[in-house]
Amino acid sequence: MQHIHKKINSELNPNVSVDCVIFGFDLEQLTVLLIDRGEISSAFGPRMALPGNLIYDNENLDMAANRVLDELTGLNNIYLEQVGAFGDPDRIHKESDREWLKSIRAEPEARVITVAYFTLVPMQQYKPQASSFAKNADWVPVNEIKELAFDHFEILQAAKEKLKQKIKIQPIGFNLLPEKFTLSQLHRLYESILDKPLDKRNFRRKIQKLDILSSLREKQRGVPHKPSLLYEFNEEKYQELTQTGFDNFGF
Amino acid sequence: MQHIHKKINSELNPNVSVDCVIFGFDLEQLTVLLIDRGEISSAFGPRMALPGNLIYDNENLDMAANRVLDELTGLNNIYLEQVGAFGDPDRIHKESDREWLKSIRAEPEARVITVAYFTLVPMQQYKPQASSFAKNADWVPVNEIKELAFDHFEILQAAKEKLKQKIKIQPIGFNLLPEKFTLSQLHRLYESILDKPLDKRNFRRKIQKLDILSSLREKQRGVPHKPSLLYEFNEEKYQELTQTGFDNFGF
DNA sequence: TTGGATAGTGTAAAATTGACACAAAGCTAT
DNA sequence: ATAGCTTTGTGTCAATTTTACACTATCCAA
Repeated sequence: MQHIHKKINSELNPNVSVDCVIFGFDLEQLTVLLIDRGEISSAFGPRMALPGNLIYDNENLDMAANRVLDELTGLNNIYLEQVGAFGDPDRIHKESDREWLKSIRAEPEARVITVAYFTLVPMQQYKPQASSFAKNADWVPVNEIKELAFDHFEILQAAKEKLKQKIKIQPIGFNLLPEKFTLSQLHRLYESILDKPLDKRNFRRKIQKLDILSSLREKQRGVPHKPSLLYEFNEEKYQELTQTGFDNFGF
Repeated sequence: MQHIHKKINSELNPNVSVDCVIFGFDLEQLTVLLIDRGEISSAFGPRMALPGNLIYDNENLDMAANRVLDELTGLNNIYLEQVGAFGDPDRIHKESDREWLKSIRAEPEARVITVAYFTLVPMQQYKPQASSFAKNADWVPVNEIKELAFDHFEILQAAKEKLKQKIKIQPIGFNLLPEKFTLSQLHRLYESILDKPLDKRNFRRKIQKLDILSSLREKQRGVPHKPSLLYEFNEEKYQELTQTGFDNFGF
């Protein structure tokens, strides 16, 4: 059986997969793009799972992660970072898991190592693809996720932690925002990633001092309150900053 | 041929290996335990490599890393942390690499993903084992390593960086020191991990303020200068510290 | 025009950082 | 025993950073 499988999908490596924690930000809270595995699986375990797939023998890990992301969202050239490798021998044990894996052409008997990635996508640009995957894809607020299929909940926790650490060192949060954004939105973003409240004035002072934002002479429109000034992230100024050995945002 | 291999070592997974960056500290500088692959390989590429091996199908990744470490040093219950997964399709390309892999029963043709770990061992307790591996193992100062076999140099860089980040958040450096140590030794350790000089008085002030060291009423003996007081790491006090949401040593 | 909602702003006290130099203690060689 | 070498151990001051905290301005909608 292993043999048959290998012949049919000779390019797929049956032992290694990638899973992606695709983060988004709806301007209110941090969200993750999850796959709904449908009714069939729900009797045995959580329906929702991280998007992922086996890797091909002719691609490296980063390429595989980008492929999964592209197939699902149509986005490429996206911020992407490895979280780590996961895999117990008994990682896959539920009947429902086996069924599900068969349906995506994975090898249900084999022991699978999965390499997890997290990516940051600007939700505004997200266009669901027509793949069978994407039809069942949903953004779910991180805080509402209590369980996931396989070991995906564990992977999600690790990804959140990695993101939290990373944002203290690099301003990667801008990848989650539209090109033009307000300081309040940035503030909310940091609060939801760091999972703690930040004083408004202190936050603004700290961000402004970094001098990596360009203020636009443009205001929000159509909001039922005082409109905010819009800003954009200034890549060049950030480069200058890092060239001076900067690696700590102090949050 | 793949078939034969699988039969002989049916427990080995031919696609996944672990490599360990085993850090030590000789009280002067940070070192790494490397394997000398011998004359045979030296004509084609670097002789030195990270210790590693394929994983068995019935162990998880952490267990495999611990096994490699134990086989080599006889140490277990050692601080161990995953660095990440590495693996391009063309990761193994040199003739010498293939020969070497055959000699350790690995599958030279297969595409191999390797999961890298770093570990911190107290060099004082290190006793080389009688394995064929350990006979050719050597501690090499990190700064003197300019190249390694396969993609191990890249892995080493990633491990150093991870260690650097981690020590800013947790006081894991104590795993590299003997039970009793001096502040100067701790100082040197931090300097070699962070790879930059730290002011002596400021360093001592900062460390002491954390209040995670127990001062012993005991002095160094046999040194040709003013003997230093000895300290030990206080696990309980560190636990208290972390319970208050502490996660930043500010280096 | 009024009310509701969020944007935007400053200051003072406390804590932390960074820069800096010299006396004390033990060993060694004479 | 003494002189000299080496490393330990210590304090202060200025500059910077952090924290805590409250009111006015602006726009929309009713």
